[in-house]
Amino acid sequence: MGTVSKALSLLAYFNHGRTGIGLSDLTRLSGMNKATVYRLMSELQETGFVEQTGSDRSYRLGPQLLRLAALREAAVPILSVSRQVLRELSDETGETTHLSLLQGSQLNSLSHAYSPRNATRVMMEDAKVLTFHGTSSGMAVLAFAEPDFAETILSQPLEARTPETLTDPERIRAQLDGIRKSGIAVSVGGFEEDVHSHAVPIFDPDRKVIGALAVAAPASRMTAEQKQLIPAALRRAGATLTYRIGGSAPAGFPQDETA
Amino acid sequence: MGTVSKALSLLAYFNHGRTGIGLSDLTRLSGMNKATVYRLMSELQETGFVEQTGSDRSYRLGPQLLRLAALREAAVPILSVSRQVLRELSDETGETTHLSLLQGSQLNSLSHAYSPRNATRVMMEDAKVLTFHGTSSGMAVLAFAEPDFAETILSQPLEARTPETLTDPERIRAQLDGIRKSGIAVSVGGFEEDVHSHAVPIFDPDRKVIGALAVAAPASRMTAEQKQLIPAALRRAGATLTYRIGGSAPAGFPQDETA
DNA sequence: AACCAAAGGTTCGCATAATGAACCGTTTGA
DNA sequence: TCAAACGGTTCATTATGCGAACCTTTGGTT
Repeated sequence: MGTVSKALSLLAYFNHGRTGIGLSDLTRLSGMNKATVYRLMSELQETGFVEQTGSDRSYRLGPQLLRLAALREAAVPILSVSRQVLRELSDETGETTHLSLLQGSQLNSLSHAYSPRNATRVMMEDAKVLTFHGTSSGMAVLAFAEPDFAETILSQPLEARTPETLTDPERIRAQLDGIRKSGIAVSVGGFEEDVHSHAVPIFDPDRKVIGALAVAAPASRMTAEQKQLIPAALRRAGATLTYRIGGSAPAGFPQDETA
Repeated sequence: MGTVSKALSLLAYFNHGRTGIGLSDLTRLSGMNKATVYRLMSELQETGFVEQTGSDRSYRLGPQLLRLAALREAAVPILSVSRQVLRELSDETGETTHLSLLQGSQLNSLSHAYSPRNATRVMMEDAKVLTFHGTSSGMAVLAFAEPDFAETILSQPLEARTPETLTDPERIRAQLDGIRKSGIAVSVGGFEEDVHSHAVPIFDPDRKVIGALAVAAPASRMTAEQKQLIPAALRRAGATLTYRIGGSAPAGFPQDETA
């Protein structure tokens, strides 16, 4: 691993639960030498990718990221485009909707919308890591990713987040086959208990899957009517989003024209 | 300059006008060796900071930035907090408002809001670089930054973007004194012609200036009434924003209680 | 107030990892 | 049809990053 990768890998230790990390903690987390971590962080600081807080001297992610993310959005406006799609889909279904994108071999939630219709909602946080197994978004992505990629993911140990999480690779493969046929993934309580969610894959101009659009509802609200309405609305919204970002579904992606 | 800084400095060549850059262009722009640029970009690509488009093989900013920016926002929610403040300020003034943040020694526009009240508006783009001289935001920041910082900026050649741009360091220093007294900066056509803008500084918990909040209006709409209303509303909004992000104005910052 | 432990930060000889001139194979367009 | 420009690769040279050990500061305990 080159020096640059090493430095950037340090940024991966930041998350919602740990927004500030001191030098020693970062040394322990990364397993690198303290002097190395110090030098790398100093360089990241010079370039504004991290900053040190005035109070203690712990590091946190820096403002330069905001600028670069805004430029990324200007070049590839997935998030800005998705916001409208998410809002409309939330309005239509009365439930929480979210978009997750594939980044390397990791799936991250990146944008979401709530519906004001119901007092109880599934809550979402942006920049959270989603597992592939056990989330409808993850399954939707896996089903349409390169077969090698799916196999790599399934060959790793699969943790059960809830008693409902499916962890047997063989049964997951069977589900993926079903998703490839239907074009939509369903998960009941596989990531958070009592959450029933649907997801469809999103494709880029090269017809590669880049993420998933999902609707998450409290299981108690999934009436027969909602079980009809949500998948139909979600398919339409997914097709719209893929289209708006200039993408296209791969040959063989099920076109559900019954909706 | 270390390898990490070198790699990250390559990202600085991306901007609104140039969202995709090929290997050879990047080599020319950076003045580095082609093999070096190639290796650095390969590492940035591995970590998702850039990606290569399928069509030509040019690089563009990568999706990892979205994730990290979202985490930065989770830690320091300046943008999300500002959005509400910007919207309210736009509603109140009927004009375009924007927030810019200091990143290193560069001031960048990062968030904005329009008012639907008028058909003609000052248009804004996020992630644009603002000059310090000639923009009200830049002057507001300079006036309350460390004196060394202001002097460093003023000692560099100051480009005149319009005939109205003030480029004489001595006259700029005089203006800065005035801004320190009044707590608000005004610029008429210094960055874009026919744009009249006001700006106030925003402070962090260490009472350091981190950026500026601004209202930009077509010069033709700046009636005597607006010249009263806008500064008053802007001062209130600036104080609110500084407060909401946990910041405080430094001792001696003019508290305009006449509003 | 004396002590200790753990924090952030620094030093310096050594060896690894970055460098760049020159070199491929492809693509493009004159 | 051919040359120029592209992305990508090689390999000897050496600059650069590395880590054990060492400071200095900080905050809590006795």
